[in-house]
Amino acid sequence: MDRLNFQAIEKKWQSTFKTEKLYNKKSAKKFYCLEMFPYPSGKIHMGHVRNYTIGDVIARFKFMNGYNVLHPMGWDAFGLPAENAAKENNLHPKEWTKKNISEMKRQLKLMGLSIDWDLEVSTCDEKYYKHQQEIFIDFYNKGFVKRKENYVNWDPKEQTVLANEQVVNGRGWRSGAVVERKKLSQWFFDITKFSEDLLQGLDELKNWPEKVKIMQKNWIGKSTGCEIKFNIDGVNQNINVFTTRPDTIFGASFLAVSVDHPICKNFANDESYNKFKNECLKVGTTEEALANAEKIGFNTKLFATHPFIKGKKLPVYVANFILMDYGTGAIFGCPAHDQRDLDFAKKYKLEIKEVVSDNPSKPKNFDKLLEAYVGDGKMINSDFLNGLNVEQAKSKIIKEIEKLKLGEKKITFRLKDWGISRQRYWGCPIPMIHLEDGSIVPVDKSELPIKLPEDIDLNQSGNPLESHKSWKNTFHKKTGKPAIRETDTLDTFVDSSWYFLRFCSPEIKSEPFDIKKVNYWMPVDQYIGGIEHAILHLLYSRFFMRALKKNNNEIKTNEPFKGLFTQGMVCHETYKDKNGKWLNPSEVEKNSNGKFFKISDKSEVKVGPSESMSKSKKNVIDPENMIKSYGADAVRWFILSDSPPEKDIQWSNQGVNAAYNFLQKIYNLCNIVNKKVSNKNSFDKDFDLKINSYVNKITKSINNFNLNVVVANVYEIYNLFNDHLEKDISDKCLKLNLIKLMKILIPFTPHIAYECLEMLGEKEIKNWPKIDNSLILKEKIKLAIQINGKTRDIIEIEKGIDQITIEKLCKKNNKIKDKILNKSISRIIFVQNRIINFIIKK
RNA sequence: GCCCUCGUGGUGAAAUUGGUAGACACAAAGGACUUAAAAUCCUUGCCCUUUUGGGAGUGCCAGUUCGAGUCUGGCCGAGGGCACCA
Repeated sequence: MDRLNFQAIEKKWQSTFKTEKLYNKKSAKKFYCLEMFPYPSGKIHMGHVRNYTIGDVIARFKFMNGYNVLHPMGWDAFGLPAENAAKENNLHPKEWTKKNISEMKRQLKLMGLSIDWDLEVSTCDEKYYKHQQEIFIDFYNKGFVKRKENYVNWDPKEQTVLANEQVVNGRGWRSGAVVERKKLSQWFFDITKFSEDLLQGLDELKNWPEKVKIMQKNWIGKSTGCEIKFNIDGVNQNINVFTTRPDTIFGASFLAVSVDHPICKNFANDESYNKFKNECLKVGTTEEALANAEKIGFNTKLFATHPFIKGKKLPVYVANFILMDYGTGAIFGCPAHDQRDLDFAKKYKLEIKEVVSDNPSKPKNFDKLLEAYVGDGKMINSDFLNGLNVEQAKSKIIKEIEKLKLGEKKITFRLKDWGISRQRYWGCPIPMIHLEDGSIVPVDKSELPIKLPEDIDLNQSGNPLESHKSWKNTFHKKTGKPAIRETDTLDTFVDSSWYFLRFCSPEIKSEPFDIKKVNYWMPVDQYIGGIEHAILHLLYSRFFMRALKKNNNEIKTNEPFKGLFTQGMVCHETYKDKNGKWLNPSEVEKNSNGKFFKISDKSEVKVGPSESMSKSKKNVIDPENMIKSYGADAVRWFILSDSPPEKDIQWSNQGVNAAYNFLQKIYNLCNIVNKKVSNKNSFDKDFDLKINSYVNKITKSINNFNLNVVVANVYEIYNLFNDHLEKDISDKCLKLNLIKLMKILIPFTPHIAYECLEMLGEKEIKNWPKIDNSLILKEKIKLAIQINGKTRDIIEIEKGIDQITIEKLCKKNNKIKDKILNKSISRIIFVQNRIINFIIKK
């Protein structure tokens, strides 16, 4: 038996991958296959292996099917870890990043990916961020950039500002430090200008997971309602309320405002109010914290005038469940038809009036009911709205409100502007300067790039750019007057919002991208990455594409990513020693009883549930070690088998070992078939038919991302070969079909596939095996024979046989004939190529 | 609390979209080969029956249907998202 020497094979074929690319330049069909580029953290992890293997399968498959394929890779190279590493190791962020990039690039090459490295882009490269600065200035000139003084989320550990989206449960999403509120002048992208368009655009994205679209939709959070102005007795102030249920206005029994509402300034010196405010702050602002929190309010003793019910006064409360940054920070409460309002009204013994009913003849007693009624129904107790349904009532009351100039129809979005300022060094400098008169202007484009200074001191706290005097102090080109550079750098999400455009023409120096090439390659046909980017990165990129298009109407693309696939995580069991310390799988061994123990001292190990690989739990497997032990093809093969790509996968050494064994078997099979001589051919037709059927199935499966099913089908093909080796089948037939199998394997396990094809003497290795549709028609199918819906036999027949012929077959069938002959058959259900079902009266 | 997704053998999972449930693989048990081990190959895998065969069965309970893992309603459980969104 020839041993598979995967090291030699992989080295041999990787040298050809260097120059071989996936371009079919004459092809009319293009395919842009993109995987989310990695952050150069130092080494690749299994998540990368899974992501890039899936991408490589798609890219190679599309190429073999005649597409002109763009398959680039780059580095999301700015970001805080570089600064942290610099402090720890006394290594400049640039050096640290460069080192990591070259290491990870070397590792990625070991995987045998079909990446065109000539297109490599790194966001920390001034050749890249120069253009980002240009884009920033364009956006500024278009009015898409704003400067706002605002409360920001200040991460005390990272000494930087976080976007709202980057705060998780009141903590920094990276550092985990408790976020403080701080007021700073910040740069913002006006993403809210595009709220409606970003929402509408989701409908076009047919090849996106429904889940991601729903998440984005909820994030944008459009709600239609109206604003209503309430006069407040005794003070010279109004309260403007936003509601999505103006139809329930006649059921209003109170007003509630946020603790941050301007009207609360009246109580700034009120001791009991301040006590209440502190109570509210204690609960926090996260949904989780508030979910179980009791609804509490502060009675202002103020009264608002009901706009439609003469003489009716509504008490005004400050309530902990009203947020200032949504709507107007004030609501009217209609307890019968809103759960929170009902809870609140019960606590403070406020009126509860039913105004919408699904059964008007039976009034409900909400004092006793626990749940508010939020469904549709007929309006009652509502003056001129009575008898209408909810939708009709809404439009009628809005018209009335507008007529009386009490307010107007309004659409509110939940989406907030994107804060892009970061007070840190390792990011793209914002190309703005502050003049002595206080104005802030862009630098002249001819001065770009504004390079990051390299001589910085990272050991002091805060932003090193702030203290770099020679960099900070500059001149205004137009007037020659002294100026100070903006020391904030851009959020790294900006870097990744347009890298896919740069990949289309990374060589171009004069502009961010060559529009002709962008218009050819864009949109990305298949984008592949983790679900963790479902909202932020994808939404920001969608915003960028729109803003760029507004800036340059030659750009044709609106949506950057036509197809999106989000792969699941790679998981592994977790291990703890007797002291509760996490252990790496390499420190643990399984004995013959199936128990785990620590290798170093033979002590017993507690096995925890399988969780996504993370450094903190030490349940990580190093991809390079795996590649060294089993080969890149086995690692790729295993990570694609077992679980559907969108679901989490359990890494197991048994699994990768099985993959390795299978590839050895494939290699042996090629050796055997290659040497075999046989002219007997009685099984040839049947064999051709079956292989053709598999090629057809597999082609469909790849297009549907059912890659685990492809793996299973390949095992079946192998078993089929094994079964037929000793049968009367010609060596020619075996060889031709084996070549087909090897071609199928190219996208999955490219090294061994090419090696075997070379062994078999196949020269034509660029095309996917052809599917013969005439053979598909001749395929045999299995038809189930049922009696009263229960399967009694399965027969193998040719496709397309009609009912009468099948009935005849059944009457001759030993297992069936006794059950149907001389019985009163009341009905026969026949589905061609599937089943025949005899219904027999008892 | 709201939104989304998902419940199939010991395990990871298939199932032509309403038509053979458990393909394929891992693990296990038994066997073959071998002096032995490794490797390889074969068999088994719920209940009844000696076999042929029959029955139950896709979280639970109903329903629709000739036929339900798939559709409908109601429970139960797990995972994910969330900014109380008025």
